[in-house]
Amino acid sequence: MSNIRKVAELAGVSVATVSRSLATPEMVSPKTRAKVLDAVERAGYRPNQMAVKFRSQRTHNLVVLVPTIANTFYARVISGIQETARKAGYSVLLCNTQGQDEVERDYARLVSSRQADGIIQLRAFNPFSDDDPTPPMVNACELLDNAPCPTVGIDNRGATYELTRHLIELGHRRIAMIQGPGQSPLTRERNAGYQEALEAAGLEADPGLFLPGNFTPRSGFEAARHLVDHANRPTAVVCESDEMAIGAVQCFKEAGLRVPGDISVAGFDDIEFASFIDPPLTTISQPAERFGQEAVARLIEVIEGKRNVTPHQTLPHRLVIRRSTAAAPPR
Amino acid sequence: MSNIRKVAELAGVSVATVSRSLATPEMVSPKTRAKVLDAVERAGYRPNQMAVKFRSQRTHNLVVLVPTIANTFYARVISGIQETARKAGYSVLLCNTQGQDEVERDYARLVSSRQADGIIQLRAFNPFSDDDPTPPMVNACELLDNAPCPTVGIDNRGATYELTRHLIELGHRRIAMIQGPGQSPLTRERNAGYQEALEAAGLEADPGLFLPGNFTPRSGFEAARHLVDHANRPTAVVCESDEMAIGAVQCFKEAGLRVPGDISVAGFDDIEFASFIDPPLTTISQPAERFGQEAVARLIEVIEGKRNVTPHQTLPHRLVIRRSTAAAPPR
DNA sequence: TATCGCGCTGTAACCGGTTACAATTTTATT
DNA sequence: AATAAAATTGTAACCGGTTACAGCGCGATA
Repeated sequence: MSNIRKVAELAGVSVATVSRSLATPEMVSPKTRAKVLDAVERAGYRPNQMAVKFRSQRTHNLVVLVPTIANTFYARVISGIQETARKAGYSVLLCNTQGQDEVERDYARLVSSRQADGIIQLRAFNPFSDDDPTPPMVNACELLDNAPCPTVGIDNRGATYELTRHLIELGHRRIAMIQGPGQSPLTRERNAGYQEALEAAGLEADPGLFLPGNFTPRSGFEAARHLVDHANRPTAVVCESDEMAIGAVQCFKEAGLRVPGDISVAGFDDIEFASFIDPPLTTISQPAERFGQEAVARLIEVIEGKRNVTPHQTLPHRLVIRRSTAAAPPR
Repeated sequence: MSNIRKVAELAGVSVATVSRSLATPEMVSPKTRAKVLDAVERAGYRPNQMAVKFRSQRTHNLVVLVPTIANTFYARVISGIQETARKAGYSVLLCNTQGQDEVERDYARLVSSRQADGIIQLRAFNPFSDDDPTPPMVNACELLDNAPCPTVGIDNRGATYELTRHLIELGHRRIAMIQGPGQSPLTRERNAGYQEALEAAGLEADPGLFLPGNFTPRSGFEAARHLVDHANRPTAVVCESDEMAIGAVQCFKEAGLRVPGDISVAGFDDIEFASFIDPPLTTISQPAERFGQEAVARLIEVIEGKRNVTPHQTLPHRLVIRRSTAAAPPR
C-alpha cells in the first residue's frame, strides 16, 4: 500500500510538500503541485485516514444511540442525522441499544476511547457517570430531566393536551390512554398533557383507563384488548405512538367495533403508515428528520468548541386530524 | 488527557510494561501488574483507540450501505448486522444512500481510505471500480448479478412463484403485479417468478397489469389506482413489498372495494405491520435479521483472511397466508 | 563456581501522516 | 549588484500506542 513517503520519492520532493500539496495547495508552487499530483496519481495514493485522525485527534465520527431502529420514527430521525452529518463531513456510528443501559454505557465508551468525537442520545438515559465531565453530547427526542447537554425535542405535554382536547371537543367523556414505557420522561410528559386536558374539561381520569405499552403495535393490540372487555368501555383512546394506535385499531376491528363509529383512536408521531391504514390516523406530526438535523448541528457546535450553544430547542408539532377520530357515539 | 507514558511514570515502569499489563497480562509479573493497574486507575487512563487502530491497521469498523433506513425491512437487517458486529467487536458505520450511486461510491471510500475494514452492500450496485481489487465486501438482500464477493439472499424468483401460485390455486386468473424499482435484479427475479407461475398455469401475462412502484406505501397506492379504474379489473394483486401492499389495500378500500372479497392482495417481506392491518397480509416472510447476521459473519471471515468463504448463501423464505387473499370472486 | 535458561523488564523503532522551524530560492527594492 | 523580504521547500519532532530485540536477575545444573 503506498504511503506519503513513496509519493514524495516518486515526485522528488519531501513528505511535507506532498502533505501540503493535498491539504493546503496554496502553500505550494503550481509547478511542484503538478509534480506531486502526478505522483499521487501514479502511486494510486490515498491518505490513510486513520493516521490523519490519530494525528489530529479528531475522528469525525459521531455515535448515535437509538433504542430501536425498527421503529420508523427513529428511522426518520436517523435519516436526518445521517444526511446532516454527511454534509458536515462526519460519519455515523449507529448503535441500536434496545434501551439497555449497559449496552449504552458500552457504546458511550466509543467516545471516551476516542473513536468518536461526540454522541447523540435518543433516549432519556445518561450513559456517562455524573462525576466525570460529559463529553460532547446532545440529547434528542426522549429527553433527560436534567440533561447535562443541549437537547432537542417537542412539547410533548402540550401536544398530548391538544390531542386529548380534540377528543373532548368531539364529545368524548371517557378517554383511555395507551402509554409508552413507564420510566420514560416522555411518557410522563404525555401522560401529564392528557391529564391536564381532562382536568381542564372537568373530567376525572379513571385509573382503569391507563394502559401500559411499549410503542410496538403488539403492545397496542394487547392494551386495546383490555378496553374491549371493559365493563364501561371508553369511546376514545389516545395512544402515545402510531404503532400502538395501529395495533389498537386492529384489535377493535377484530372485536367487531367500528373505528371511529364505536371508538375513536388517536396516535402520536405521524409515521408514513398513519395515512395508509383504515381509517387513516389522527395523530401528532413530529418533524422527525429535523430532530436529527438539529441534533447534529448542535453536537458539531459543541465539538468545535462553540460557546453558548442553544441549551434547549423545542421543535414544532402539529395536530393532524384524519378519520380515526369522530364525534362520540350517543349514549 | 492521560496517556501511556504518564501511566508508566506513575507506576515507575516503562511504557512497554504498561502496554503488556493491559494487552498480555500473562507476560507481566503479578506484582508489576498490580502496580500498573493501580496507576491506570489513578490516572483515569483509557487507551486511545485511534492510536491502537492506526498502529494495528485494523479499524474494527464495518460500513453498511443501505438504500433507505425508513423501510422497516432494512431496519431489521440492520438490527441483525449491528447485533452480530457488536458481539464480534466491530462498530457499524451506517450509510443511508437513497440508492444514489455517487453517494455509495463516496461512502465506499471509507474503506479505501482505511476508516473501515469492510463493507456490506444491501443494494445491487458495486461501488468499487471493476479494475481495482475489491476490498472486503459482502452483498446482501438485493444481489448483484456477478457479485465480486460473497452474497446472502433468498430465492426471490421461487418465493414469488409460490406467492403467485397461491393466488392461482385460489382460482384467480387475472393477477396484477406491482413491482419494485425497475433496474433492480431483485425486481427482475420477482417478476420472473410471477411470470413463470402464470405460464406454468397456462395463463397469459397481461402487460397492462404490470405496474411500476418503488417499495413505498404511496407508490403502492398510486399503482392500485390504475387497477381500480381498469376496464377489466384483476381479481388479485401481487406486490413486491408489504409497504406497497398496504398502500394498495388502502386505495382499494377507499374506492369501495372489499379486500379480499373483490380483490386479493399479497405482499412481500412480512414486516411487523403486515399482521396489524385489516385484513392481515398474505406475504413472503424473509429472515431479515438473519440476513444481517450472516452478512457480518461472512464479511468478518473475508476480513480475517479466511479461505473458501461460502460464495453464496440462500436463506429460507416462507409463504405466510393471512386474510388478504381469498378465493376469486365468481364472475 | 561457572554456565545456561528462563522470566521479566526496558529501549527504541515503527505505523503515516502534520507542522514548527530552519534553510533555501525567488522576487522586490534601492 | 547588493540586500531585504517573501515564497517555497526540507528536516525532523510529534501524536500514542505495539513489539522486536536486548539486557538483567535469579535459580538450576554440572
